[in-house]
Amino acid sequence: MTLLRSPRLDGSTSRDIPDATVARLPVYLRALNALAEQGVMSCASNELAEQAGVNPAKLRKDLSYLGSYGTRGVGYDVEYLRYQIAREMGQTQDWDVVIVGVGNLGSALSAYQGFSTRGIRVAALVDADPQRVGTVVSGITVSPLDELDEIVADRDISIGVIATPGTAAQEVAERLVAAGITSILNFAPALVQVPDGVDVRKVDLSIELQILAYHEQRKASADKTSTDKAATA
Amino acid sequence: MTLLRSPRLDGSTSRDIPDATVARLPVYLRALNALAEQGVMSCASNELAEQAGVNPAKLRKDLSYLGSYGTRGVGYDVEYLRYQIAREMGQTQDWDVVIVGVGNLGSALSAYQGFSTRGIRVAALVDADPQRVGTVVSGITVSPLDELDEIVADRDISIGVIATPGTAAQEVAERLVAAGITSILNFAPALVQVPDGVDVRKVDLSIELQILAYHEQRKASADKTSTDKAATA
DNA sequence: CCATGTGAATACTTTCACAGCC
DNA sequence: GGCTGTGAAAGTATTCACATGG
Repeated sequence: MTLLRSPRLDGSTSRDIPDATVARLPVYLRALNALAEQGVMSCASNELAEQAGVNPAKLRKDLSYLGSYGTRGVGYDVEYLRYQIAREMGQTQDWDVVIVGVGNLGSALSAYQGFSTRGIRVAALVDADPQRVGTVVSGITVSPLDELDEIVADRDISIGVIATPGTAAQEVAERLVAAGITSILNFAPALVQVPDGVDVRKVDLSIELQILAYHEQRKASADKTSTDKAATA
Repeated sequence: MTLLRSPRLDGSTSRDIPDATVARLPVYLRALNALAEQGVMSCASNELAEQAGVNPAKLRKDLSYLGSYGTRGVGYDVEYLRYQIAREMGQTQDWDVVIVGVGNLGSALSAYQGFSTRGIRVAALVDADPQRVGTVVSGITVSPLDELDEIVADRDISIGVIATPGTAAQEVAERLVAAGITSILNFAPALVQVPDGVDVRKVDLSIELQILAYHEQRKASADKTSTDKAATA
């Protein structure tokens, strides 16, 4: 009954894990780490789901894409499940990333405490500005953009972070791809075009606030129009 | 023909515009601004969709939730559409935000150039650390956490940003809510619990990288014929 | 004609509810 | 009994394809 849709015939277990699930696995990992720190050895889907802020059924469905790592009638072994998710996420190895753009945001990212415990290591900082090249940020000497190829090749880096102004984003993306990067996290307020096979994720700080502003506006206008209406929301 | 105007006619609190659409409207706004800067007065859904990096049908469907702002056989007037989306998003007014936590990330956010042009204004910075209080960051004097209530009330702020360590996030969220904040953007690597009626969005820098690492791992194991990575169970 | 706006079709996600196993 | 794992149902989102109207 095991369905195989993926064209990968390499023998590796390449179950198709839905994107929505992949995006939540790190949340479960964090929740499991929190439980482990509290000394909890085992937990039910309800508890873990609460820690993670999701519906228990969703949690179980998500975990079912990885395999059957729980025990019916009991729950999940915290450490065992933590390991299984970490393995599935590729966290049994460390991933080196290069950050391009060492302005305020790039500096903040390079100092971010949350990476190291999650298999992410900031391996290099790069900037186009000669003034910044050579300075030391979070213990790393900033390299010139021209050295990107060497850095990526030498350190076997496959993930790049764009923390430049929007205007530079596309060119930086192209240089990253040319250097061999195949995954990009883009913080610049601009779309970047990349060839097939390169993954891009985008984080846009002002878009997040704009979405909140939209909801604020709706709350405000709802208060105005319905002063006494408290029906099914 | 009768298009929905801004006040909801049927009791209001229900979802008019799908979340997925709301999340894309700021992207369309940015694309429209780019076109306007290039002097383009009018555009078809294809062109705008390309600028925005989405499928044209999706763009048209999204816009259809706002009303009929295009002209069949012609396209959209750039300036008119820009205004309509901005209005729907609440960008006809400026939204003041308070940032709590003036570490690397909070400082980077307060210096972020992209906010001002999108109706977002960093109105206040707050920190619990007495060493930071009184310092000036991006032209704003950092206030103590105790003054949050006054600041929020005085400046009529409804959006708060949490840029503290994860351990402080829940307490800060509670203080924000107590001060009257009804929308929170949480950058801390922790879940925060808030009462109903308060919106929280979460941006987790390391989760984004973990998702990319997952895809990298899959790419690597798909190429297993040539390369052999360690840590295969 | 032409591109919008939109029902209908498809794909994806979440939730329910219960069979199966401890 | 209790909780996992999972089909099936319900709910969203995306895409198609074409009628509609400038």
